[in-house]
Amino acid sequence: MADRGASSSGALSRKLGHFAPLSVEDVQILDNLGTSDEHFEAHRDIVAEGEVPRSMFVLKEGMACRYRILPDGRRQIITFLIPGDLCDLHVFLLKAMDHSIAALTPVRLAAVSRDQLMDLAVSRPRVSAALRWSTMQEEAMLRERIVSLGRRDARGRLAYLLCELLWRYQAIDMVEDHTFRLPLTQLELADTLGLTPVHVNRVLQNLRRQGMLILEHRTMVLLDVDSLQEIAQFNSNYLHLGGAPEEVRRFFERLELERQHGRASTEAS
Amino acid sequence: MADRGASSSGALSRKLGHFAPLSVEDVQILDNLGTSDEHFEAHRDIVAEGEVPRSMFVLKEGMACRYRILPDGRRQIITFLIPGDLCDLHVFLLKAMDHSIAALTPVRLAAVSRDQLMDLAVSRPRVSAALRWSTMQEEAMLRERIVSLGRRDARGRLAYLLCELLWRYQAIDMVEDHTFRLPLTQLELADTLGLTPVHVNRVLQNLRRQGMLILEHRTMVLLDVDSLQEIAQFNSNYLHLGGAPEEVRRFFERLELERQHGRASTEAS
DNA sequence: CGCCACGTTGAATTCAGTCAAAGAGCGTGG
DNA sequence: CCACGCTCTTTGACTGAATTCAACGTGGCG
Repeated sequence: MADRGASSSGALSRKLGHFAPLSVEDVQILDNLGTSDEHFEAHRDIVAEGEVPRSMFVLKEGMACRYRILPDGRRQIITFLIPGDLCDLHVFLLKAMDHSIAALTPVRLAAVSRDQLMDLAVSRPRVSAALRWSTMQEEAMLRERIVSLGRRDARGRLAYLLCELLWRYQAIDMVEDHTFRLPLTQLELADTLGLTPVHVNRVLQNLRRQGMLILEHRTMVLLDVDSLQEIAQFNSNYLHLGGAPEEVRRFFERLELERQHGRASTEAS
Repeated sequence: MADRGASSSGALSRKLGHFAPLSVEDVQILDNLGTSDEHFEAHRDIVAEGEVPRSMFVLKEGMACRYRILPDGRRQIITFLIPGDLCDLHVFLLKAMDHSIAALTPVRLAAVSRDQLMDLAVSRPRVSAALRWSTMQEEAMLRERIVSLGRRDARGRLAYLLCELLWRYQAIDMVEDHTFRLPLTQLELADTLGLTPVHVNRVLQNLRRQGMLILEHRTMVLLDVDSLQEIAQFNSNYLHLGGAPEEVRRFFERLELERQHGRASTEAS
């Protein structure tokens, strides 16, 4: 865990670097974002449903999840948060959280105040644009989870989740040789996939026996990503990576112009 | 349809009015938002996956949905769009749509350009805040759909969807006597709920026989909302309605101050 | 060593899917 | 006005994927 943990530093800048060209300065600012440095043990709530959120934070190390518990006690995990993930850009608008966020492993995170964020929006247009991009990608992932739960069978759901995690960990340089840490119990996987732990186990066995993956000591090796993608009917459209089109370039130019105007008039006043 | 259609005018301002106190001027601007006035027949794509989105729009009349088709042909409907719904605040950042939007009934919508939106953000802080709120609520609905598909059985999913729709139509004054138009086929319901049309039919029969609803001629009457909410394990936390807390009030004050600064300096330049 | 949480496996059950056929509603055109 | 064709709804019988219940295995840790 320690070895992987080490490489999770700078995850946010690495992630955002895929969305927009960041300067050395941008990267530095992102890596030092956040005033405090908070720790949470595994299985502790970071934010609980019903609380009034105090601030936003960046996950620096470990794994967390958003989840909701139904009155009958069933739990659904909505998203995983991995290093570099933000929570939550709009949160300060909320009356009360409609879901909880919990640490799945020991977690280190940095709180980011609204002021910091607003400063960023003014002084670092590219960063701010990349952040919005990242938010959009998160939404796309939510939509894709809906597709998964609604229209994929158990194998497909698991395969899909693994492809997604591979992809996300790759974006923050935490994959080596198709291998990444997956510090989740089968119960937690089940609560994510809308299945029972027993059935998750069976599907996992099935994929193991077909030589698609190895999972031991919380380490996942994806041996046959192509087959997994096929089982998952994986389509990376929604990830919004790759070169930005013409319109996007114009967007950046425009943004920068606007910001310069804004700053000029602020300095003048 | 015509009678209901008539009452869908001004849906956006009615919806946003729940999030922030709007002036008469605000309402007027919202109701006249959008340059063009486009029509789509039922079952036509409004935006197709892979397209580069040109502009954002407001749904004025009718019903639409976001959906995705898997390679094997299965369809999952992700959200319904009803009058007053926007699509999509960030869309102009996208490289390409990762899902499609289709008209489910004949649809009337107004395109809104980015410039219009930016003007709004500058000149109408309350409107702009309400819009962000509304976006957050949409996200909350996505999360809740994940919970539904992951952890509710067929009855629960249907009951939940009906409660949600009742609630959304109420917010735009399109419910009378627990009755609203539900212009969906059972196939479309099935593609939303992650079920087969046959099973949707059975569940519908079941709820009918228990006297919980009447559905005929595309008109839904919810006779026993309490029971439905119980079946659905409905929790209206996520809807973010009701009075805003202290922090939110401060947020508005701050916003207005910022905007005044902004405008003053712009005028000066 | 023994606890405890997690993983694994089997057998019985159940919820939802599949296949198939018939009925109802609606618009069109003869 | 009725017949036809279409889509949508309804119902039944059968199948199958996933759950439930239950037991046993296993590995880490005080």
